[in-house]
Parts: sequence; C-alpha cells; structure tokens
Amino acid sequence: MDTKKKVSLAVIRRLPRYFRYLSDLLQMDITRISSKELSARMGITASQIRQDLNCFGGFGQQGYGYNVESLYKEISNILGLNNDYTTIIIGAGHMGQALANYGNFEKRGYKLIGIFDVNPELVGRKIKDIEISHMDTLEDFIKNNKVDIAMLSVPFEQTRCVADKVAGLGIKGLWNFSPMDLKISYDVVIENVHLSDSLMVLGYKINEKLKESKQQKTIKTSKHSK
Amino acid sequence: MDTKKKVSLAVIRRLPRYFRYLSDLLQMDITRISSKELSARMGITASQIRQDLNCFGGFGQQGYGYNVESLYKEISNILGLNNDYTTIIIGAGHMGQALANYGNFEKRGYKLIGIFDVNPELVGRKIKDIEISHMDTLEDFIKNNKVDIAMLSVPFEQTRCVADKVAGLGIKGLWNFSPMDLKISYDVVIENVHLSDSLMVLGYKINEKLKESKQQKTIKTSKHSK
DNA sequence: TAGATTGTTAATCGATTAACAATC
DNA sequence: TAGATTGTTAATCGATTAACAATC
Repeated sequence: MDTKKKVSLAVIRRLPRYFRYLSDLLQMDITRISSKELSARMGITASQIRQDLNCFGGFGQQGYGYNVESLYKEISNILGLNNDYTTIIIGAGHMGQALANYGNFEKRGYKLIGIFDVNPELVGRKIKDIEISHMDTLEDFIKNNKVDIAMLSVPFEQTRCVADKVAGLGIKGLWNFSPMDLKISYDVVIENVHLSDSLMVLGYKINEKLKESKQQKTIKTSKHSK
Repeated sequence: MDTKKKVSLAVIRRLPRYFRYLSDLLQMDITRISSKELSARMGITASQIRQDLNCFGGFGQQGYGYNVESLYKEISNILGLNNDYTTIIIGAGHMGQALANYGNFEKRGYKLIGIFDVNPELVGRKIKDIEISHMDTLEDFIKNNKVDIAMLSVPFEQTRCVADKVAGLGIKGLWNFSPMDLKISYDVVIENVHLSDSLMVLGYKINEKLKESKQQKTIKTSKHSK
C-alpha cells in the first residue's frame, strides 16, 4: 500500500543540521524563512533544502516560505525527538563518563538510566545521580527495564561480545564508539562514531592542503626562474 | 601540470576503514588479499575497493591481489599517519579529558602537547603528564610551539570565538566537537564530529524500524480479518 | 600455459541542481 | 493583482557497479 520511496541516508544525515539551524532561528525570534535564506545560512542549495523537506511532506507555503516553529516541530517529530528513549552506557571509562555527563542528550529525550563497568573501583560511584553497576548485573537490568539504546564505550576487544549480548537481549539501537564496524545478526540498529577515523580524515585533509601549497610555491618559483 | 582529478571525500572517508581492516589482517599474519576477499570482509564491492585504491596508485598485482603489508603502508602514507602531528586540546571538561586519555591517537602519530581551560580548578592538574594551562596562555603557547591540530571541546557558546582565534594563529586543522558547523575565514581545515547529530540519526533509524514492524503487524492483522 | 585477479573503461544508479508551473 | 516562493519534474552531475582486456 505505502509505496513511498525510502528516504536516503544522505537526507537523514542532514536532518539534524536542519534541526540545529531551525533551533537557532527560533532562538533569534525569526518566524519565517525561505529555502533561499536558509540556503545562504547553511551553505547548501535551496533546491536541496526543498527536495529534502519534501521527502517528508509539504511543510512550506508558496510565496511565504516555511514557518520556523512548525518546521522545527515537524523535524523534531521526524527525528523522533519526542520519543523519550531510555539509554544505558556500557563502559564507564573516560569516554563513558564524558557521555554520561553530557547534558544535552537528556534535553533531546534520551534518558540515561544505567551505567555499567567491570572495574570494581568504578562500580558504586555515581555520575549524575546514577550509580555505576557491575557488568554482571547488566543482563538482569535489561530484562527488568525497557532499554532502547546502549552506548558502547568499552575497550576494542570487548566490543563485539558486549554488542552481541545486549543485541540478543532486545535493545533497539547501539551507539558504538569503538573503532570497529559492528555487524550484528540480531534486529538492532547501529550507529558508529569512529572518532579515530574522523581524526585520520582530518590528518589527510591537512596533508593534502600542505601538498597543494608546496605545489603553488613550486609553480611560482619556476615562473620566476624563467 | 598535475591534472590528476581530486579524490572525492567519499573515497577519503573509506580510507580509515581500509586501514583498520588491513591492520587486522596484518595482525592475523595474512600476507596477501584479493579485492574479492576484502570485499567479503568489509561488506563493500570488490569493484569499489579496486576503484578506490586506484585513485592513489596501482598497489595490486594481477593474478595475485594485494600484499597486505605494503598496502597497509601505502594507506598509512596517504592518510599521513607518519607525519607526527602535534595537537592541543582546548576545553578540559569531560570530553576534553576523554580525548586526552585516549591513547590510540599518539600511536597514530598525533602527539598531544598542551591542554587548555578557563576553569581555575582544572588549571594545574595533570592528564598523562601534561599540565592543564589557562586559556590566557594559549596564544603564547601557539606562537612558541608548532601546533598542527586543535581539538575543540569547549562549550557551544565559546566555540566560534576560540576557533577563530586559533585559526588566526596559524593552526592547520580543527577537530570540532561542538554541535555547530564552523565556518572559518582563515586557511584552516575542519573536521566536525557532531555527536548529538549522530545520536539523532540513531533515534531516527530506531523510529523507522519501529514503524516498519508496526506496519507489518497491521498487514498481518488485516489479512486475518479478511 | 592456465587461472586468477588487477586496472580501467563503460554502464548504471542515485543524488544534487536547475527550471518552472502552481499557488499563496 | 503582482511578487514571491514552494513543490515537483527534468537535467545534470557524481559515485558505484559491471565488465573485460591486460598481465602476473
């Protein structure tokens, strides 16, 4: 029946950006915006903005543009930000702690309800009113609580095993911080972060720019020498 | 002169993945690999692998495939992992501390040489032998030391200002952890992380899957009721 | 030599951009 | 009504995949 074409991941990955820019506009008390204006702000084409938004519905009005507040709400809805997901953090090392302490997730409806680690020195300590529990209690916890998302910040070697375990227990999504591409047999959605990949790409870009400027110099020099 | 076409970002973003898989193969003492085998492991087409690698050179050999070690080295080189970049962390909150404590960056040639924060309670404390300095000393530090990369983990509101400052001081790359798209006038390369965007995408995917399975149920039910 | 597998060209697919009729 | 701007179709561009001659 519903033969709507599936929205491409490229579009999805732009949604949080739209959300951020609309949120900014809202804060600046701007009530309406045209695709052209938004295009100038975001640095993408107006055509793409209209194309993107129309994957989900006709949110605009000819001759007027888009109402900032209602578009903001629409995109929140599409992203599921009104859904009140529950999350747990597995691995309370430095990265796990940073995630636990990051307040913005709660604001967006991601409620942290548990933190787990194997390290007895960490177990019992509290982060933001949540006590770190031992990994041994993880299985029972998931069975007794509705847990939507597990944030994985365990060491590389343990990632696969932990991921498989929680996936088997019926968690819906995995947010993976380990530099490893998770492939899970269970019916679970995965989003990889791969910080080190990102840093390597930065390194590449720097390298590239350096080479370019060297080449520029060479060209200049050879001109002079002629 | 050099009319080679610029390699697309899509290809660049796959390089760290190749690097990881080759690193794994090396550890497993596998000396050669065909694009077909690698394809099976990585879940991308053999064609794409060959196409990607050929952007940088003919690293393989007909009838044989690729030598794992030499390909590994080639990709390290392309990514600039033998370059010994120096880095500083600006913002020593939880995320900054997590970054400082993450050992793998050093291994890849990213050497942390400074950490900065405005918080007097943090200034003076040490992370991995590096004392946290006050932000006021940042400018002098960059002038007196070659700093390639600044990792920005400051609060949202301060990101733009800090980014502009360090860019003006001649830093080559910015690794931005704030949920804000940096646009810098200076000649600096930027890589954004945007963790919250990633989490929102995960939320979307979960939402989507949920809708699908509900639809499935509806279809089943309507069949029964017929 | 025969088999395997690359490098590379051509075909396909998908995503972005341009154009414009519809309409507020 | 005239001007603005959308929604949407068509054109273009780029990225992925298929195919195969070259060659180890």
